Amino acid sequence: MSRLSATIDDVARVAGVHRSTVSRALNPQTQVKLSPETTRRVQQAARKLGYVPNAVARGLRTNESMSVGVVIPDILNPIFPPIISGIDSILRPAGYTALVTDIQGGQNAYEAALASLRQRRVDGLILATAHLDDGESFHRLHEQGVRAVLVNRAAASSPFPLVHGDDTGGMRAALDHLATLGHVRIAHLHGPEGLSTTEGRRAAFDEWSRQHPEVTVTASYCGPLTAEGGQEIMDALLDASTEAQSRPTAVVTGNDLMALGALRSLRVRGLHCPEDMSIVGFNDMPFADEFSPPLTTVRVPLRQLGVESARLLVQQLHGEGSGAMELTFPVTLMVRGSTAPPRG
Amino acid sequence: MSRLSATIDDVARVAGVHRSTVSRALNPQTQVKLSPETTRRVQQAARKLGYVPNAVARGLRTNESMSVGVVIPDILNPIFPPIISGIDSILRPAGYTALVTDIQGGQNAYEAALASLRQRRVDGLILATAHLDDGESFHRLHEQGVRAVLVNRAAASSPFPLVHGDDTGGMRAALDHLATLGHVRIAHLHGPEGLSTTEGRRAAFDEWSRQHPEVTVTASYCGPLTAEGGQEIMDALLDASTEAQSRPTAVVTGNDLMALGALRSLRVRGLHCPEDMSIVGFNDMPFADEFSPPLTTVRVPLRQLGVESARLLVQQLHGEGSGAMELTFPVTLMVRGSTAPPRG
DNA sequence: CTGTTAGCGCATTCAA
DNA sequence: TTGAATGCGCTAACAG
Repeated sequence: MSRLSATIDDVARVAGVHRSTVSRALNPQTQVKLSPETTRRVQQAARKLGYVPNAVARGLRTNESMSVGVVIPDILNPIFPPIISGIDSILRPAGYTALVTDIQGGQNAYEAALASLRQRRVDGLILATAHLDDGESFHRLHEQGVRAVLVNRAAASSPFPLVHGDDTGGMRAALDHLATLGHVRIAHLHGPEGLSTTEGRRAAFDEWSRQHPEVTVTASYCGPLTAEGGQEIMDALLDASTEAQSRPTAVVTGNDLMALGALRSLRVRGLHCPEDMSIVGFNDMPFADEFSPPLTTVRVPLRQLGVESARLLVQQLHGEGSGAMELTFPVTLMVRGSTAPPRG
Repeated sequence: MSRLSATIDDVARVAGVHRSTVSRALNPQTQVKLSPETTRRVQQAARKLGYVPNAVARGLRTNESMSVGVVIPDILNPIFPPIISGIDSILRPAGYTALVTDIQGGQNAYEAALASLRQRRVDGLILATAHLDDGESFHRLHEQGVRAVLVNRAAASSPFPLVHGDDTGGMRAALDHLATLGHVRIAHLHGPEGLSTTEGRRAAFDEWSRQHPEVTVTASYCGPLTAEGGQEIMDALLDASTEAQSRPTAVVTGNDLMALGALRSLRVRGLHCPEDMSIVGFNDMPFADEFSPPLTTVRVPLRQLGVESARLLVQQLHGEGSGAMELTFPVTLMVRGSTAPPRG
């Protein structure tokens, strides 16, 4: 930033003390060991020179960068700002800077992001990426001494703490709601296979349907977790069942963006939600209640997910290590305008 | 991250060369000066040891952190993810890491964020914060050799490049649209005073109204740039004009979140948009077209703002310095469902 | 309570 | 083409 900023030696010279004394005077931890008079003189000199401690040099010496890598799959997905905000609200007061890394493009970008963060010697990692197949890589990271927390995702057997919403309970609540309304043909429009959220929600869907033989699970479609993906697979679903008789009357989508796309698909075809099709989303992303119609969806406490994941990581970094564990937050079905009894 | 990672000396030992040779072999710039055989041996040793270069140590030596501070007022405002995404798409390929800092709480947090970023020795700054009164502080930063770009904001006299949308043109387009529809009583629900976007848009509003004496500008309300703020000041506006006769029939809001709040205010009172009140937002934030009704708003090319600001900063960092300059992007009025001719 | 000494890991200048 | 020496700015032993 400024090439010409004063160093600790400059301050020492002005204050007439040794650099180590300056270091002590400027560090709250060690400050107590100095005479108040010296402390005062040093701080005055520092202010006079506009001294800004060099965190890079300190990091090299202490082997702590006081930074944390936060890896997310897509910053344009509105569920992440609340999560990031929650993370930041814990990290910042604890003295850590979050290095938020959006990996947009998938696995390659993920590897690159990890490499970049390791070069920067982040003290820990908060991973919100959802690829299920990196369970093995987690163990490798763990063996290398990496501190990490996984958020908004599950994992087969994770050596790191897990923080996520109760996907199973959420899916059950959604399906119970639809069944109570009288729906007997329900589809699940889920996200890409291999994502932990996809698999977890789909497993819950399958389990529920086994327990409710009176309800026909007509189909399960798969697409990207975006509005475009949701629109495409709702199109496909509508195309597949030409006779309205056999068509599902309700769907649960993999997330709210997909639900949004499904709404668009209906609109384009002149169909109406909830009259022609009930839709339940997942997450309760910001503004889901402003859609037309307001989206019935499973609310996940996103900000809280962020807060707790950061808290767990800071604990690890402080050596109050909580190793493998799972923190599951209850979710709430928000019943709004996109669900209603089936027509007829 | 991993406490026990190999150093350049470890690699040197395994490869049977000196550390400086390792440094050269691993740096594309200096690699040419080595024999291919040596380069190969070093790289092989590095791979074998799982060597990860230490960016902290390099930063101390080179006085470059290869990081850039990105300061934003509120990550929960949906206009920022696209901007951040645009920034990242330039910074990352150029080798820089974005340190995104959300200052939520205003001026104190802003100062703290700047201090933190300076300690980390970021190479440059992208500022999306909008306080108008820090024009002076910009000059101070500039004199200290700080490299920076201001995005999504104007400034009285900035020593740094400015990248923003054409607020004046956007406001004019919005008002022309409303006038064409037949509105003759229009209000501007703007954001907090002292924000550059507030002042710019308000000035354009005032100028337009001077040129259109046939249109009554009944009032100008001020509140925070949030949905809650928008709802409050729409409430106030409706309370103030009890007789529907004198009430404005259309409003332009400071941003889309305020427009959203205004919509809620109407809904709570049993009024309808656009029948009882036309609303024009500003920015075209993600999902503004999904509101009920879909929001007529001024589209600002948010992602592009991010891209260009990052490009300008990287130029500065490469010494291809473009100093003070202003990059104004054209905006587009997106006419959707929230505007219509006034009733009667 | 304060000074001395040492070295974190790397890039770079100067020799050879 | 490679090796040797130096120091970026800081904190942490260890003395005194």
